[in-house]
Amino acid sequence: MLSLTEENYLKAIYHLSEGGTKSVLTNELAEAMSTKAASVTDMIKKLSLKDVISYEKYYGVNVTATGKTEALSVIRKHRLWETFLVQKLGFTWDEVHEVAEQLEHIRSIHLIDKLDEFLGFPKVDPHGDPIPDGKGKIKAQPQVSLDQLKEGYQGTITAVKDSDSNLLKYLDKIGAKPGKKIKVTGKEEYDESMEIQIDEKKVFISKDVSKNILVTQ
Amino acid sequence: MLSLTEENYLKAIYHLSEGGTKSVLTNELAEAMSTKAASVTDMIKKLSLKDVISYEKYYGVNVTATGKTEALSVIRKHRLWETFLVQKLGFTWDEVHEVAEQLEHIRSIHLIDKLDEFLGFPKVDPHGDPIPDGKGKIKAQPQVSLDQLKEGYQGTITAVKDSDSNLLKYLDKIGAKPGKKIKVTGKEEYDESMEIQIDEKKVFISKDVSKNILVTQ
DNA sequence: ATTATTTTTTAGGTTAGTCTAAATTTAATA
DNA sequence: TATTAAATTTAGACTAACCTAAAAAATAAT
Repeated sequence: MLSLTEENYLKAIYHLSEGGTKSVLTNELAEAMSTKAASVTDMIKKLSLKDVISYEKYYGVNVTATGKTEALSVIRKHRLWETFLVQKLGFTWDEVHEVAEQLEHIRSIHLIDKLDEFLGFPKVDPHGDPIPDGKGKIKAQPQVSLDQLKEGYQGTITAVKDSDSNLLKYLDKIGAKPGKKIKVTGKEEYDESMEIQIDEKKVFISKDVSKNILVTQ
Repeated sequence: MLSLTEENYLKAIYHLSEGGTKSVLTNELAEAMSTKAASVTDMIKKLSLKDVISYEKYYGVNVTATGKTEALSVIRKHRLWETFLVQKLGFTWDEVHEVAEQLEHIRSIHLIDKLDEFLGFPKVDPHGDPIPDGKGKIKAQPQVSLDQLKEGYQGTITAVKDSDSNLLKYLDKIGAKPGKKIKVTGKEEYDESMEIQIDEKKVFISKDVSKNILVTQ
């Protein structure tokens, strides 16, 4: 069984590996965990002994099948709790993350299944990210980042990549919530900024912002 | 700020001291925490440095005013979560304790206040124990243990002292839930067992059981 | 009141997770 | 290709929370 800290490392590795598709380097993991490379080396040795990652010295780590299941279980809990906080307790979109980081480590399958039921078996969390089911399966949603959309095209916001609180507040202000339709009404090729339309309102956003918004078409 | 372990020690001390009214000895605390006396000595030194308990070598510990506030804050969280688990997620009475032991350590005042509101500001938890308010005040309920009731007298169950799962299951089976009225229909003085009536049903219980049931008259 | 027993504390050691500083390996550059 | 730079690992040390075994203090018993 994984400790709280091990769970956090594994989750970070899973995310950095983009769902287990690429390997993760020591330094990027250290950065993500706000810790030092030496500490990361210690930890990945432990995780590798527990067979949730595979590790080749100097060449980074990869998530194993077991590790992927474990990571998705933590992610499932995180996203169900976020949904609970927003839907039932009236948290705003940008307040949930920190608390969900703690709640995701509560150990009880019974609890999480009951919570799932209480929430009506939601498919996505308040950020629009898909919630894995009890067996670790995710309903795949083909999605692209907004900056890839051409002028005139539209999509529905499904998620926001970055969980930076300032970005979330900004998006909230311009009405860019998951579920909302976005239309690209103009595009400047030289800096890749764009004008978008949400509801009836038109807003100008830079590529820094648009690349963090995910949409389905 | 207290660590998770420190919070657990403090809570145990608070309970063993019966709300801060008597001092707690090293060995009883070791017993309660399922640990060794030496470990307890280490910990009470730490807690005493943090001013949540006062400690005199060889003569046990006492909860300070600060410590009482801290302990009540943890107890508030525990009891609100237990209420949530039973009322909203449909946990049975005897399933809640273990999970609430984990949930009580989640750090967020915002969360616990919102939860309180969501539950409709309950005054007691599913075991009938009073829930402290945000300032650590408890609405005092004068209560006695059932074994002190004389034949012919009756009371309303408010709480169960022991949280032993087998006891809780047994009480559930005979219908002895908080809120239920109990009448003492017979009493054997030599072993202090008694016959009680819950609803229309009569049951025989030993002193071991009756001393764990708290009632208000 | 001296001895025996129980309780508590001290001393020294372990593991998890972290750190700094030094050593090693890989990658980049001249 | 030899050298420099960057990334990674090792070595050794720290704190929190635990342990066992031995020492010390308080309590009980003769």
